[in-house]
Amino acid sequence: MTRPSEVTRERITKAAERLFAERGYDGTSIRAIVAKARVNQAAINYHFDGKDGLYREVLRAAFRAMTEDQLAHAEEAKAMSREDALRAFIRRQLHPLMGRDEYSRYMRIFNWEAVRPTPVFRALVSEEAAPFMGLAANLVRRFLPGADPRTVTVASIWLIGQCSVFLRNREQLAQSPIGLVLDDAAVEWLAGLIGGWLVGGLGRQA
Amino acid sequence: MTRPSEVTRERITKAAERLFAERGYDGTSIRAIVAKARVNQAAINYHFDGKDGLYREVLRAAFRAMTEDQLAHAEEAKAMSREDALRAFIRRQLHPLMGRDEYSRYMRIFNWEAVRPTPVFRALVSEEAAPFMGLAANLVRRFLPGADPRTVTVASIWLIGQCSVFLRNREQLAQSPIGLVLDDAAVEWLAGLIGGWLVGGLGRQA
DNA sequence: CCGATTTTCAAACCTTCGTTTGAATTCCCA
DNA sequence: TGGGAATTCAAACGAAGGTTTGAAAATCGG
Repeated sequence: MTRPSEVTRERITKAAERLFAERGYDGTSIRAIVAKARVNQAAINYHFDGKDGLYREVLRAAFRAMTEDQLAHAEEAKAMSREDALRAFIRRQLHPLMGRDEYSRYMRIFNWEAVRPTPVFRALVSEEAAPFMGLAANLVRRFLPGADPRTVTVASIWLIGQCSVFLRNREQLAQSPIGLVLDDAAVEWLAGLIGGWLVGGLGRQA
Repeated sequence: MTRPSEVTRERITKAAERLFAERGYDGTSIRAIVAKARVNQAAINYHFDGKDGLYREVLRAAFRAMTEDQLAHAEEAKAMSREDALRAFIRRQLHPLMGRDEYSRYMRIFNWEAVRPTPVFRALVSEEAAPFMGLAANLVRRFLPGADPRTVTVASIWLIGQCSVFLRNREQLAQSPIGLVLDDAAVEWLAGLIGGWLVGGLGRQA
């Protein structure tokens, strides 16, 4: 692996990540990225095979960062009770709320995709979402044994959605009217709250 | 007022409203609008003084449609108890949830603006939001007499935000996992729910 | 029905976009 | 250290964007 070219790649992805988060895919030009990264314009085509390829790389990194924590603890969950596993899932799902602003950028990118998904995003999700969705589905099945696949899918999406409300609107919630700043303790409290509701709701349906 | 030219203007605004809602401001081209409206390309510059002017007109119509109902009932509210006035405010705020899909388009446009506000939107809000915000502020002051202006502003935004969650995510909420279809009765029920929370919350602070 | 005004139209203009090109430079291992 | 591969670079290309233009057509009051 050649060193200097890795530097170029990294400078491009860092600059692109920031600009895509701020202005969205269409609002970000190749020329703006290379100016911020202080790199030649053709470098994006050389290293990433075009703007789409670069965006795909940024999306992939964001997606991985948001799911790797869950996937890493998949085995532990099996040994826990379904209630504890669910609460642990929720807590990890809310984990990006604490700490680095790297996650804020990722959430902004996903917010852009929520308004109007790009083809790149659709393709990536259909490839990479499977293992993560499988995790949620396994959890759901412990509460709804014997449920048909369609019900499991729906319940999994619903489960993930419970947390994404807080993830998606983190910036707005933290601002003036609400001022919901979530430190470690607050996230723990929030996770307990949501976890309780979900255990109650899913338990009742079983 | 000349008739035929009004037809042209209306065809343009109708087509533009749909395209802006679907693809956002940047994603919508002049050429796409005139093709959908079956109108000459220069007509947009002639009638609206450019793309910005057209977008401004569409935004203004959307803004008016979403606030006119509240403003029309401003006088009635003064004769009601603060609790009833608050509940009526909430109910009217949720009103777009029922009925015409014209409102869905308006909400989609506002969703685009929520991710990254355009200069046109910022300017329009600073001009047209004042009377509507004043309405909410009056309501808040009945619960928080003697509160400083800043607190009133914050509380007003918070009050409006309680409803916008349901308005903004209407389409997603109606879809598969949640299936929250809000007919007249459901909106009435939801308004009572939110109204109760707010009366409780604000009442306690007074 | 005339003549001034308003409105439409096709074409071109200029800018910005993503991508391509081919030469120049740097890198790295044999 | 020399030579082939990898990487950088400035320039240009073609497509698509918003706007402008000036003439043709339609409109409408008198």
